[in-house]
Parts: sequence; C-alpha cells; structure tokens
Amino acid sequence: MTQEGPMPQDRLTLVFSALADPTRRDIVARLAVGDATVNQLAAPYDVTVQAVSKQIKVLEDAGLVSRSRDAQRRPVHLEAGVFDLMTKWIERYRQAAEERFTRLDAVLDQLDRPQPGSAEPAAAQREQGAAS
Amino acid sequence: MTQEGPMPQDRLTLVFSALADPTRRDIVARLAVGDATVNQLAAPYDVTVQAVSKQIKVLEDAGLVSRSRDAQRRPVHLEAGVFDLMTKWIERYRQAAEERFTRLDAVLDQLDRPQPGSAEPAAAQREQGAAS
DNA sequence: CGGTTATTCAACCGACAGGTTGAGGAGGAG
DNA sequence: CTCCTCCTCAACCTGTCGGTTGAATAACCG
Repeated sequence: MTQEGPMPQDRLTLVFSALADPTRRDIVARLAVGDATVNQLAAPYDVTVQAVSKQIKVLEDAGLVSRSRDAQRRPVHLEAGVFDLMTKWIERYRQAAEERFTRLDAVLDQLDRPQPGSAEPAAAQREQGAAS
Repeated sequence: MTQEGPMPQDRLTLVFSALADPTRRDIVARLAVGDATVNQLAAPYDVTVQAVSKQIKVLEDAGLVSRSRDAQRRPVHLEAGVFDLMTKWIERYRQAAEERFTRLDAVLDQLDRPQPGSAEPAAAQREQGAAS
C-alpha cells in the first residue's frame, strides 16, 4: 500500500509476482474465456472466497484485471494491455541471448580488442576487473 | 541434473517467481550483455556476495541461466530457451483478451444486452467448466 | 422493513523468501 | 606448502505472502 510513484519497473515486479502464483495464472486462464464474478472464480478451488478476493486484488494491482460493478457483483475482466509490457521485456533479453548464442564465434573473435564500453558491449563485461 | 520436468506449470511458476525480483531482472539484463562471474554480478549491489549467489541459484533453478567453470570462477550464462515458454503463455492470453475486446460488439449482440460495457456483463454467469 | 447474497475488511497465523554472518571447499599465486 | 581469491553451504533472523475466521458493507428480494 505504499504506491505513490508508479514506475514501470515496479509495475513489472507487480505483474511477474502476480503471475508467479499458479492459482492466479489459472484465474487469468479462466478470464480469457470470459468475465466472471468472484464467487464463480472461487468455486473450483478449495479455498475460501476471501482468499480468492485477495488474489484478484493482486491481479488488479498489477493491472492484469479490472473490476466493474453489477448490483452486488463485481465482474472481473482480463486486461490485455499489460501483457505487452511483459512481452516487450522478455523479447528484449530473449533476442539478446539468442543473438549472443548464434554469434558466439564472431563475438569471441571480436573480444580481443581491449577497448571497453564503446562499440562492443561484451568487451566491457569482459574487461571489468577493478571495479571498487 | 533433474531432467524430470514435473509439469510445465511448475516451471512457469519458477520462471515468473524468479523474474518477480527487480535484482534478479537486473542480473538478467546484465547477462544479456555477456557472461559474468558472481563477484562481477554482485558488485553493483549493496548486498553480500552470498545473497547474489542465492539469487543466481534461483535463476538457475528456473532455467534462465547456467553456470560453467573457469578455475575458481563460475561464469553465469543467460539461457534463451526459457523465454519462449513465457512468451507462449503470455501470447495465449493476450490474444484471447484482445480478441474478446475487439469482438465486444458481437458479444453484446449475442448477449441481447442493450447496455454496453459496465452495465450488466452478467451473462457470463453460465456454468463454466474447467477451462483449458 | 428484515433477510439473503456477494464481496470486502480486519486481525491473526504458519510458511517461505531474501537477507545476514560464519565457516568451508576448490583452485591458482607466491 | 601456504596464502589468498572465488564461491557455496549452513544456521539464523525478519518481513512478506497466502491462507483462515469473523465481522462489515452494499445491493437485491420478499
């Protein structure tokens, strides 16, 4: 409850944390089929409704779902936008890792230059030694 | 080596949990540039080396990184494969959510609801079985 | 109105994650 | 051989997480 400055970094933490729980991922899977109320979402699990309500709160804080109002019910809706945030983050490092893998021999060849931090990022990592 | 993949579900939990921590995501970012030793990875943070060693263990258990051997050092290497697992999971539900969004009017027509959006999305109230 | 349904709030609790210190093992460097 | 470096293991502390029960709020139903 200490959320005043919503940084994108914090949001990623919230999203990944939210999806780290199997039950919450399952809830997301159900919501992909269609909106559902808290009671409906809680039905398949052997936990109390309050527990599921908390889980939904976590998903909501992460921006993965939203809640509207229908009489006493609070239909939960899956939000697509946040997935893009994750995909972007993942793709960045996946591509980097794959690129380094496929270009391994070329990189090793280029590494002989003792010039850190300019055109060859891998060299900077390699030459790092006397850092505080 | 535990090659017995219990379930892709469990692996997803490990991966999401691993990336839920900002420090571990930062470590992944550094490893995208190039392999690094534990000491190098621990340098920027004000925590002990042991703590970072634990973090790397978490990343390793999730399959995000691997460790080789170079004298006393254990260079940490970013593994690209696991990112595909996440991307697949995310894309699945992102597409579902977006599809439901773009088909909203058709759905509303089917539901016989003259009220768009937040009024009464309660038609999803039908008995839903175990999806997916 | 009183009663029921749907959901959340509050306080509490066991388990676990992430940090620390302290010790120990593997492998150069002198 | 001895020392020093790099790293991991073990025990311990602490805050957060996921769950519970109990009560409160909101809106419908008769």
